[in-house]
Amino acid sequence: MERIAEGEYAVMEVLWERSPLTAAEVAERVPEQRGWSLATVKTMLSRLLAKGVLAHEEEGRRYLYRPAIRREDYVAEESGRLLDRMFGGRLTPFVAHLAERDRLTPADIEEIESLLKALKS
Amino acid sequence: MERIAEGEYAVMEVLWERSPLTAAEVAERVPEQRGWSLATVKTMLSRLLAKGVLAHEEEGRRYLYRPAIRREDYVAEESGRLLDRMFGGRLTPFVAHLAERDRLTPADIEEIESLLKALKS
DNA sequence: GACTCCTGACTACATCTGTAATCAGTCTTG
DNA sequence: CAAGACTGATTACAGATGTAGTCAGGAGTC
Repeated sequence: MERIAEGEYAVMEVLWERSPLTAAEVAERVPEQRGWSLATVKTMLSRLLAKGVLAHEEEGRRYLYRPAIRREDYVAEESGRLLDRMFGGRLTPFVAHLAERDRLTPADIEEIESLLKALKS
Repeated sequence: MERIAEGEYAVMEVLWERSPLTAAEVAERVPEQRGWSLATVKTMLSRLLAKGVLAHEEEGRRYLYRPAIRREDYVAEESGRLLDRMFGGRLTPFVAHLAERDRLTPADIEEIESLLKALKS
């Protein structure tokens, strides 16, 4: 699966949220902070099409875009990549790391414990 | 903190592992698979210096390079970024996700449970 | 039918990245 | 001291990325 750049990812998010959409509709939904022009969004869409991670169907003289890959799968790949790179692929050091950096509240801990308990049964 | 590119990261790893080192020593230690020439490593070192994530001291007519940021901090930033982007900053969905993708073995689960138990006390 | 609007296609351009080669100066070694 | 060996600095160049502008063709409007 082709790599998706940071900015392109924002476009994917829009389409994973809701699709199919026209280019103009995507542009409307891209987060404000990006401050992208319609032209920019169109460029992103073309590149994503070229990468094969978007598909399009013609509707009159324009396209309706939709994701060609599942968010789930993409996210799996990216998180795996990070885990491999920074934690030798092991989750435990990652959790330990987050805990140390105070990114884990007691509520989080409870929640994860329940999740793990469920996984065991 | 400036972003570190994928390839540059490989150089940082070498220096986090052991430092200070000369350019030639870094080149020797960069993983084989990269197949980088000494010239390439030197380019990386310059760029990392420019980004302020490496420091150097002169030793005779050459430099000894050492990290200017802690691995710990960089890793924290990158993992936080991924978590924010893909899981709304929440760890639980991330763990759930990994479990579903079979990246969590029973042994992992045990290990994390112990870790969490330790965190609570 | 002429004019305007919207759309994808194509082009533009600076920056970042991967991957070097070259160059000028300094050390070493005969 | 002359010849090499090494070093950082500078330059090169293609592909990816962020961020658009322009253009040709069809659709709708008067």
